Amino acid sequence: MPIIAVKTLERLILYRRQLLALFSEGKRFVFSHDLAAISGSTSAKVRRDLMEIGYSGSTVRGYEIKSLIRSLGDFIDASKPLSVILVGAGDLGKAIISYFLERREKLVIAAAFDPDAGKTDGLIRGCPCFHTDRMQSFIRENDIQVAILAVPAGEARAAAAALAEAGITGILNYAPVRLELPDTVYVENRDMCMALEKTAFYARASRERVTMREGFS
Amino acid sequence: MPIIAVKTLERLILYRRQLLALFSEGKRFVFSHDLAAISGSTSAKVRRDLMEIGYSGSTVRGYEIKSLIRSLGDFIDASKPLSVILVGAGDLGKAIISYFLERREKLVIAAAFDPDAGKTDGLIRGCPCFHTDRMQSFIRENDIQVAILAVPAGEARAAAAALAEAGITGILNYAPVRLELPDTVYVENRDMCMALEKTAFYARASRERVTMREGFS
DNA sequence: TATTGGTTGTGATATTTTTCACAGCGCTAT
DNA sequence: ATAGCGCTGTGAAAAATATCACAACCAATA
Repeated sequence: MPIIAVKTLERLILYRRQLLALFSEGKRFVFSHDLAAISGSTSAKVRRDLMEIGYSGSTVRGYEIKSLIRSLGDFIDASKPLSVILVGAGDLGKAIISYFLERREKLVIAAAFDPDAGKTDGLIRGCPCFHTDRMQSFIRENDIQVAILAVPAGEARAAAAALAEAGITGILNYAPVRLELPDTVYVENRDMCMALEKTAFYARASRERVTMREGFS
Repeated sequence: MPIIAVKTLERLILYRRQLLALFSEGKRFVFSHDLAAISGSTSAKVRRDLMEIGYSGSTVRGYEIKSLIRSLGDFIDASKPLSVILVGAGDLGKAIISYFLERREKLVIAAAFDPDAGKTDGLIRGCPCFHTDRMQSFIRENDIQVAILAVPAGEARAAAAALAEAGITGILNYAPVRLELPDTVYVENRDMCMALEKTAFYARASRERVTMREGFS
């Protein structure tokens, strides 16, 4: 497994998305500055990032989109498609399922789990949903590595502990709770509250900047 | 408006949440290393971060939680409670509404907007929901600065443009689309797909690390 | 064939962020 | 008193990340 900066990885993922869009528009080659522009990056960063994964372009035509997408995939994805599970089938859980059903990535939601008996053992938005009791055995039987945690804050810690115990190595956590898990488990926190507070902060900063600018003119 | 590193701001927001939890448990003082432990940070970072906002603790008792929460609030929040709007009332929109109804922050979702006539002009999870046609006038009349964008990918760009035109200065974007807007608008992207790919990548790295370790033993 | 123009890949440099490490402080205990 | 302890605040060093800037390249054109 290569060592890579977190920020670089995020950008690589983004580049791939933008490249897929370009490719479906019929584009075949792209220059670093174009890719930078549509990804909110800079050309130097793009070139460095691609250097990290050992990809080379041509000085004349730039990067060949198709092969670059492949190289990015080789780097980012596992060799086999990856099954993930979803824990929590409330509004957010449903949103996540719908979101990933549309997409044809190498990532598939294999099943959802929810403690609410009313929802269980059925299909939610086309995804099989079981009672939480079955979660650990499902993980073990299907060798699941990654889980999306979309349960209420109060249930998050217990659910995460169960996931870790069953052998999960990555959790995408939407609950506004800090999970304390052994460092064999990678946790990515996506807290809406934090995101909104951050946005509000910068919105304020942005407005003040504009106001100030007007003051000078 | 103070200049502050993005990462520092994120940590400050996190500290506040953890401090609120500690306070409600009855704790009154906290040391930098305790706050670090529950926030996934380090004591040196905590001290630096609090230095940034000019907060001082005592060498003997540490930081007084109550006053620190207040200082953090003064720094992070606007002086008045902030109204935000939600664009898109699908599964994700509903999840966001429920999520923020529970919370008693200085951030309130004033209204939701959706182009689907069937859902509109009613209450969704207790939040008033109107037709998208009314969005721009609502923003102007209520001086809304911040919007949460939770529409399908195909609609995101148009919606964002409308928001920017109406004077929004901050967008929390859940659509998997790069928004191109004037730099007077701050955009915070929260792309689920990217988050999941990232988690999967590190889950794989984590598993390989463990496997390797076992190989040595 | 020579020149031009626009790009890549990458050393070198600059900037940002984190960590180290310790002086100085105030309480406690002797 | 005063010695000792464990903390904070912060200069200074280190590490991580981003930017600069340019040699090398190659197609197109003269």
